[in-house]
Amino acid sequence: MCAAVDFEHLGALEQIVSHRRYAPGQAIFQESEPADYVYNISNGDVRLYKLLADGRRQITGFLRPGDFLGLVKQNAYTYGAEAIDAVELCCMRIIDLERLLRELPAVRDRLLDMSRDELAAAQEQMLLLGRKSAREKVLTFLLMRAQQQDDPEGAGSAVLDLPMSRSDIADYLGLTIETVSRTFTTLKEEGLIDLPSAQHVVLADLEAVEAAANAD
Amino acid sequence: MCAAVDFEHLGALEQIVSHRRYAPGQAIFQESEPADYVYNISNGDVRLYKLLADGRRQITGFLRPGDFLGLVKQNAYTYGAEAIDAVELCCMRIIDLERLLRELPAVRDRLLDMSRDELAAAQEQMLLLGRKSAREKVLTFLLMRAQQQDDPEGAGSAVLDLPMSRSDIADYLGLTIETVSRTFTTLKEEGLIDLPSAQHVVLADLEAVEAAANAD
DNA sequence: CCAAGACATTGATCTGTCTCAACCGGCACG
DNA sequence: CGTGCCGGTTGAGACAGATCAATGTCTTGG
Repeated sequence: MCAAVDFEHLGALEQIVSHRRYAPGQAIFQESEPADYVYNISNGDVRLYKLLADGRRQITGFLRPGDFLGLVKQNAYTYGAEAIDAVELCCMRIIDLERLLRELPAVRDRLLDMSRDELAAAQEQMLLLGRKSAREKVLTFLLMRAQQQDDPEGAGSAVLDLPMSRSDIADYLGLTIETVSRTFTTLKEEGLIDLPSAQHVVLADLEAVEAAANAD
Repeated sequence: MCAAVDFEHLGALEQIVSHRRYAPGQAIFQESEPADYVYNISNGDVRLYKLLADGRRQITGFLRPGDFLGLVKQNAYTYGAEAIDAVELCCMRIIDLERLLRELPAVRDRLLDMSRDELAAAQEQMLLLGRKSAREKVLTFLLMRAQQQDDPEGAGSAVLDLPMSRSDIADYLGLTIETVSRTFTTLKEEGLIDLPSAQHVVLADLEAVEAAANAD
């Protein structure tokens, strides 16, 4: 794996990367901890989050295989990271990464592009958090998932897997668990989605969901 | 100006940059418009924002002299930008910037660092939007401003200049104008701040404001 | 096979913020 | 020097979503 770093220089890479496994719920690193390593996800799902002093949590992103985490400018992580399910990472000392960057400028371009994508996603999420209703938040979330994880072939409908808990979804959307649950139920009653289990959502008519996400 | 790009290669720079002026409220570019130029602020304040179809607006950031805008991966801007007050920018074709980046790798490092900073700020803002109360949002906003624009010498107290309108502040914090205004009034009544005019805020006791921002 | 615990759903009520509306004060303009 | 306009403040009431509480469901382990 580690594919996202660079396809051509796997040899150089393997010298400096190692692999780690994490159990569901296990912390990968915490906010304000010294940042020695960067990680790339080989397998599993990860949540990034920030906390307030009294325990309120904001999840700033869900990561999937191929995504990077831990790349921060300062010498301390600016957010925490936890495994959602069973996770395998490959990791590398930041020092080694920086040496690699000096040798392989193409990798640096890749990182710059990736951080711009992340920034655009973060701005989209600010729009969601600041200005969308609970219903719009949930619908937007479902569509985002559909776009990422579905083979865009069949179109029309999508079956989603939600490895994260309702509590994670709530903390990602700036809502409470109860509101997320109620919104799911309402959408199901309206026929916009189906819920075969708590971790699975079926979007029967993607266009109808999109219309609902943008129009209300 | 254009100092943030690079101090040593001003000569090369001046070949490819030009300057523009904008009146208060004027659009610099709009979301989804083709992105030909990147800009660096020489003078004035700029707001970045995203819109929903029905006109709801989320301001994703306020920019000040020295800041960059318009650097996006795709060929279209992912947000809009408007002058808050009288603004002077220096701008450069993205194509020229990319050539410059190939010749001056140090500039690329600079850009990567800057986008990481922006990302950290965006995540902080997600925490604010998703999990803070109106009071906490306003206090956090005031402290942020104090950190940026004050000479960190005198400490203790700070006098802030707010060039943006209440409406801008509201759309930045995910609130309404009325709530922003009421919160300012309450903070004034409590003696935490003073409001000599709508555009000026005095934080008499910075530590007290910090305590209030984190503890409620 | 049953008990315990974690997670999700549902219900009843409360409240922070929004909405709608009036008012105020400064500035530009006739 | 009114008068209109725009931005800001203040007030009253409504409502989306939070909170508090109970119930349901699935999983794990004895």
